[in-house]
Amino acid sequence: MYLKSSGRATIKEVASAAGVSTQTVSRVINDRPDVSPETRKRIQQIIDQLGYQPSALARSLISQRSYTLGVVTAGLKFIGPSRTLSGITSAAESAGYSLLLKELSHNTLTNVSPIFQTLLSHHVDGIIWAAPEIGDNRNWVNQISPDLDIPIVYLSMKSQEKIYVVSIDNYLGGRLAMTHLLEQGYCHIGHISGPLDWWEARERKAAWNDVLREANLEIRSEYCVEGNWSSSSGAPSIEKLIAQYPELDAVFVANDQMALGVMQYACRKGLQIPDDFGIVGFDDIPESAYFWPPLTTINQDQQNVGEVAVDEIIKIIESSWQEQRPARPKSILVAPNLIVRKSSLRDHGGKGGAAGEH
Amino acid sequence: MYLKSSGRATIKEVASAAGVSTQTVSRVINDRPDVSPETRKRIQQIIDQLGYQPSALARSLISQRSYTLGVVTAGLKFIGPSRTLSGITSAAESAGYSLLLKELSHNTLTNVSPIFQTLLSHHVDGIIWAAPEIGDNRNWVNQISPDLDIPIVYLSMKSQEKIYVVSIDNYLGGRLAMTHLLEQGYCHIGHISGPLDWWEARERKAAWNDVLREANLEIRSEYCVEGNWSSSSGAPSIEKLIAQYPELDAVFVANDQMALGVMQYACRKGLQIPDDFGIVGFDDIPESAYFWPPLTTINQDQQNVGEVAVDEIIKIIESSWQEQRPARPKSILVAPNLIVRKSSLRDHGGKGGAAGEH
DNA sequence: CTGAAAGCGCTAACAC
DNA sequence: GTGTTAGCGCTTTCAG
Repeated sequence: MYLKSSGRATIKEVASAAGVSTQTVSRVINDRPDVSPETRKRIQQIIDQLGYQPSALARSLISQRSYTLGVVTAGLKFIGPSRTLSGITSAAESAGYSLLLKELSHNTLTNVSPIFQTLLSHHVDGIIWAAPEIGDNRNWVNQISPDLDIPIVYLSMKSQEKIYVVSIDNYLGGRLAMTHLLEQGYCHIGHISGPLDWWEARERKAAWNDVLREANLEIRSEYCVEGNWSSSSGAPSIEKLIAQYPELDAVFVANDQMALGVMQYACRKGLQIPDDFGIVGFDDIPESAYFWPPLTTINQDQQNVGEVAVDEIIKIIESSWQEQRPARPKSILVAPNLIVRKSSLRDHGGKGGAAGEH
Repeated sequence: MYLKSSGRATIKEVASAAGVSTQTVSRVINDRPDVSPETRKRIQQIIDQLGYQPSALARSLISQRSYTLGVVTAGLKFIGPSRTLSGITSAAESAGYSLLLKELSHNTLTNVSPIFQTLLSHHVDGIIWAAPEIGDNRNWVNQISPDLDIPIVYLSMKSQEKIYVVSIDNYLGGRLAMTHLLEQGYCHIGHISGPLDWWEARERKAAWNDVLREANLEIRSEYCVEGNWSSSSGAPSIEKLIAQYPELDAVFVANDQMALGVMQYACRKGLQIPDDFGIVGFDDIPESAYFWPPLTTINQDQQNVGEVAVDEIIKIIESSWQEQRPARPKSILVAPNLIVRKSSLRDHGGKGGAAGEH
C-alpha cells in the first residue's frame, strides 16, 4: 500500500504518468497555488498510487535547505546525555527536521574538525553541540563559531558573548540543595564534587561554597572531595571526607550515582542516613526514589534542555532564511528543582511535619 | 586553517583555482589514478587552502550511495536503548557511515510508514530498527521488508525467516539467572516479569518457567507477577508475590530497576536479602553493584548489539553493491553473562537470626 | 495555469 | 593524463 517496490519513483515518472511536466508535479508536492484543482487531484492520485516520495537529497541540493540538524553528543551510555538527546529527537520530529547524529569518542573529543566537516558536507542547517564542556575541549568555540555560516547552539557550558547556549542552571541547583540542608539544621556540610575539569561540576561546587559563605560557615578545602561521577567513587570519597572532616553532618553529592556509592558505604558501616548524616544528590535519576532511604536530589529536566535547544536553533535558522537580522546570541538557563526525600529529612527541628519514622 | 568562511567552496572553484577541469579535481578527491603527480599535488594544496570539502549530498545523489544509515530507536530516556545507540554510533563512525536518527514516540509507534518515508527520502543505504518489539508493533515487518530495496537489521526481536535480527539472548540470560539460584539452594523461586507484550519479557519468563520445569519444581501462575520495568512496580509486585506464594525464598526479577524496588520494599519491611529471599536482576545497570546488598544480575552487552548490527548491515550493503548475491538473512544472538553479587549468595553458616518474618 | 531551460555539486562515460 | 558531455532528482526563473 504505502511503500512501492524496488527503485523509488521519481518526479519524472509521476509527471509522465500524469501527462504533465515535472514542474507541475513539483507545485503539487510543495502545495503551491497556480495548479488547477483537477490537475492537482489527478497528480495527487498518481503520487499516492506510486507511493512517490520526493528525494530530500535532491531538494536540499537545489534549495540549499536541508531541514536537517547536526547533533553532536558524548557519553550516550550515561542517562543524562540520552535524555537530552531524547528531547532533541522529539522536538526535531515535531518541527519536521531530521537529525544527523555524531557521538564524540575519546579520540575525537579533542579534534573536532572532522566532525564539523562531515556535518557540513551533509549541508545541515544548524548544529546542536550537546557534548559536555570538559577541560579545554571548547577552546575552539570562539574560533569556529564566527566562521560558520550556520548557527550552533551549545549545551551545558558557560555563557559567553556571541554564542548560543542552553544549560541547566547547575549553580542554582547547587544552591537549592545547600539551602535545603541548612534549613534542615545541618551545619557541617561537606561536598563530593564531580571531576572539576567539568564545567557543571565547578558550578555545583561554587554553589556549595557560596551558600556556606553566605551563612558564615567555615569553608576549608578538606571539606570537599573530588569524585569521578561514578558510583564507585562514592565510598572512597565519603570515607576520605569523614576522615578530613569528623564533624561532618551532611554531604551534598554532585550526582546521584556517587550518592548511591555513599549510601552503600553508610549501610556497610552501619551509619544511619539522615541521622548520622544527611545527603542530597543531583540529577534525579529514576532509581534515586528507590534508594534506601530515598534520596533527596535536584531534578534537572535534561529532556527539556534538548527541546529548547532545537526550538531555538530552528528559530534562528528560519529567521535567517527570511533575511531577518539574526537574533542576538543569548544564553538560556533552565531551572532545576529540589526533590525532597527522606535522605535529608531530620526528624527534630526542620521543615514542619514531614518526618519519617524509623 | 580548517574551516573556510562563509559559503563552502565547490569543486568548480577548486577546479578554476587550479586551472583544471572539475573532473580532475574529482579524481584527486576520490584517490583515482590517472592524475599526474604534480597536478595532484597542486590540486591538493588548493583543496587544503580553501578548506574544500566535497558535498556528501551531491555525491549521494549521483552515486546512489549515501554512506548513511537510518537508525530507528525508542525509549532513549532509558539506559538500554541508549547503550545500543552508543554502540551504533561508534561502529558507524569507524566504518565511515553517517547516521540519520529517528526516535519513535507513542504516536509513531504504530504508524511506521512516515518513518520509512523520511529515511528513504534521504537515500539511506540501510536501516537499523532498534525499537523494541511490543505487542503487535512489528506486524508490518513481513510486509515491508521484502518490498524494500535496502537492507534492514532488526534489533531485539524474535528470529524470523528472511530477515536479519540481532538480539541479546534473553532466554539464555534467564536460564543463567535461574540456574544460579537453584545452585544456591533456593527452591521456591518466583518471577517478576516485564510487561508481557514485550518479546524480551516473554523470553525471560520462558527461561524461568523452563528451568523450574526441568528441575521438577512446581510452577503455578501465582508464582509470577507482571511488572512494568520501572522501579515503582517492584514493591507492589513483590508484595503480591509473597502473598500468593508464601514459601517464596528467591525471586528472579526481569530487570534491575524493578529489583531495586523490591529491595527497597525489603528494607522497609525488615526482610533480609539474601537470607529471607535471594534476588537476581537483569541488565546490570551501573548502579546495581552499589545497591545494598549488591545485586546479582545478568550483564547484557547492549553496546555490542549495536556494533554487531552496524557491522552486519554494512557487510550486506557493500556486498550487494558489489553485485554479489546477498547473504542469507540470519539471526545473531549475543550471549549475556551472569554477574554474581551478594543478593543471591546464601550464607549457609553465618548470618543467623535476622529479624525476618513473613 | 503550465512548460522549457538552467543548474544545485558532483561523478560516469567517453573523447582527446 | 585530462577535458567534455551528460545527468542524479529536484526547484527556480521566466516564457507562454
